[in-house]
Amino acid sequence: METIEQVLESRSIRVTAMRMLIYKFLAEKEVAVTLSDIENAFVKADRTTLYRTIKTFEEKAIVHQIDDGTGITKYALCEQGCNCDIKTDLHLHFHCNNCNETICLTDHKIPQIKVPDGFVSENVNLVVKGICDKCSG
Amino acid sequence: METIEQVLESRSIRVTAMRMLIYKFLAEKEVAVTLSDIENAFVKADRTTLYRTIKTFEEKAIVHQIDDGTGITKYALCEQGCNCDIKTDLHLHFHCNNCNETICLTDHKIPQIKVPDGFVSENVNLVVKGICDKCSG
DNA sequence: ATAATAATTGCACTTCCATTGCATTGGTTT
DNA sequence: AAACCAATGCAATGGAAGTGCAATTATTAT
Repeated sequence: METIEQVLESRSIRVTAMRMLIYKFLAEKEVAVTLSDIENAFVKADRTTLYRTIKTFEEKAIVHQIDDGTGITKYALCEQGCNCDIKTDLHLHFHCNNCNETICLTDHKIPQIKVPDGFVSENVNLVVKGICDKCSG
Repeated sequence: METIEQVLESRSIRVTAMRMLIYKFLAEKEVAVTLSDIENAFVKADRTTLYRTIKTFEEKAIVHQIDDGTGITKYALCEQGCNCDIKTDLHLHFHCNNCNETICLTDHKIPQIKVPDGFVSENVNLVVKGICDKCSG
């Protein structure tokens, strides 16, 4: 089991208290979070710091951005083996219309999508919307 | 061939000059447009009017909203037989990373996506990103 | 250890898009 | 023509994303 420090260092991200806390927060969440969510969890920290921390994590492929159609960008920790930095990596996310939460379905692969002649597919954003397991129960 | 008036009336949308112009603009565009695009095309009209017209069209299922991941909402006329009002209707859009345009690929159906037990799929948002036919040529 | 250097954080501000309240105009109906 | 309701225009707000700069903190070199 890797420690948070090791994760950060392995991606050449300097270890700071703030970054460790944010990483921990993301790791404990099982759903994707917005910047506001993080803001509310760390009221003492400045919004900009949180914003830039997430951006750093994103650049270093520790976190990936999710566009679930709500208009607000969400973020989630990349799973072990997630190649968010590679453009051809396929994400599948589920957005619950009831509780408004977005979940990474990492073990559900996206089928190959055919595009017309002349079009080159580089990336696919697939969001399934509906009712999640907690809300449908 | 239906006239614009007929289209609007059949959806119980009152026919006004503004609405006809906006409908015509959308019909002539082969790509999805942003509110700003419409704004630039109708400099004399107020932004709010354009915004509300689009919202009206959306409610009446004449136009559908597209979230292509650029962060800016885009709109496009629904095709003949498009059931945007029905939640189970599946959209497929292509966003060009080069020219930044978004195209509806209405004749490309989305394959059935499996979701885990307990999850109920109501809708799927699928955006393929890459290079469009014009830019790849 | 201390100075020099570089990265991180916090504050203030800006920009952009989406949205709403309210007054005014314009079209329908009786 | 009067009354009514919808559509339009103006002004303003809210929220999220992003940037510049100063202050702080950590790292490196002397």
